[in-house]
Amino acid sequence: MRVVGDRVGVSAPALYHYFDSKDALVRRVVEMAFRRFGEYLSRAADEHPCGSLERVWALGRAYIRFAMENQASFRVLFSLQRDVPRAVEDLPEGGGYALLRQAIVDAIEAGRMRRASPDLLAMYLWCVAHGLVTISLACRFEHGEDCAAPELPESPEELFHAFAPIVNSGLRAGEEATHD
Amino acid sequence: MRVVGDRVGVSAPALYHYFDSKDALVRRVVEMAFRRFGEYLSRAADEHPCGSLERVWALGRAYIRFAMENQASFRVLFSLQRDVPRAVEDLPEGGGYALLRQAIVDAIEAGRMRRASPDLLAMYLWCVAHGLVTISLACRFEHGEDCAAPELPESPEELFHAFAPIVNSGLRAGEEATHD
DNA sequence: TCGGGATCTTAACGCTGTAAAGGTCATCAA
DNA sequence: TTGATGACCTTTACAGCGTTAAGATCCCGA
Repeated sequence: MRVVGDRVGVSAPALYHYFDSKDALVRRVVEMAFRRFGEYLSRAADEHPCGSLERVWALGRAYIRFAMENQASFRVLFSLQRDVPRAVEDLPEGGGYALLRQAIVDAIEAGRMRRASPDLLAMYLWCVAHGLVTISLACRFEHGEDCAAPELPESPEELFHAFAPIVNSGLRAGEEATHD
Repeated sequence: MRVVGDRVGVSAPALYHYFDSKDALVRRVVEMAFRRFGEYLSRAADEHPCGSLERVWALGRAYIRFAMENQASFRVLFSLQRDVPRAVEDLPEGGGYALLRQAIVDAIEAGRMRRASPDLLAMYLWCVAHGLVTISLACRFEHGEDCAAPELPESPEELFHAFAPIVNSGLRAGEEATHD
């Protein structure tokens, strides 16, 4: 708080005139970050027609781009350190979930995606993108000859792109249940 | 540190006889958690024959089960708060990556999985499982009538199981590149 | 019997977030 | 014009944190 106060030119206790606590201040910052996050997503979606698979992919790419370009924000947004998990509905912009879900609904209706539950598909895509990002932020990979995964692309964006064949097979395949 | 000291019956500064800093103590705890994590994975793998798709799935399930049964550990293991990302190779048990990769190599050789880069496939599966877990830990979903995603299973384990058709299509499909 | 290391203590330091008390100034009613 | 009010800021202080410093106790080998 003292540092924040310095940055804006007041003493630390003065900040308590505007925020109840440090937590409240952080929450405010997070809220602003979520709004920027939502803009990333909607701008990405707007560039592709409703019902297209490309629109869904663009959302994934935007998700990853936001996380990489706003790492500090992203860490706070989806921090695992919070006491109680955040309710998705309470997020500004619905956390982008509604946007993704609708893009999927449209793609299904357009026949570009398998007729599965939109929520299931949305959750699946969210998991792929979110996992990719959180792993990238939490772990470091040595790229080179003698390393764990030499063939992998270095950047999360490229890695996401490399997933495309695998993921698309899942999204477009028929409806047969192939487990067990 | 004072609380930890109380728990083990000494004063806080006494802990500094055994650990250089609080961070060093936490690192030690994390290391122990990773070892337990490795046990979860190898026990799961041992229950299924090499080369089977089931073995790969079992690793995913074990990943999720560990995260859910050891939430505090998992939060620390893959915390996004650390200054510098953790090198995967430095992890005890290689963070389980080597185990997953080998299971995939075997499955490919046995013809149960598409002939793609094992690292790519491993990374993909890791992302799905990790994303699923981190989202579950960070966000809360209201399940019921008027909610964001009413059709989704409640537990991460069930959700992972529900992903099976989608994921399997990607893992088993032919080698054609279907992007763009 | 003595010295030294292992193990512990208490006291204290500098850092946090935050409460309490009070100062200054613009605004507005009497 | 005056006095009150509220917005906005200050300094001071407190309890908590991780950590250091200094010293006490005890065990063990020479």
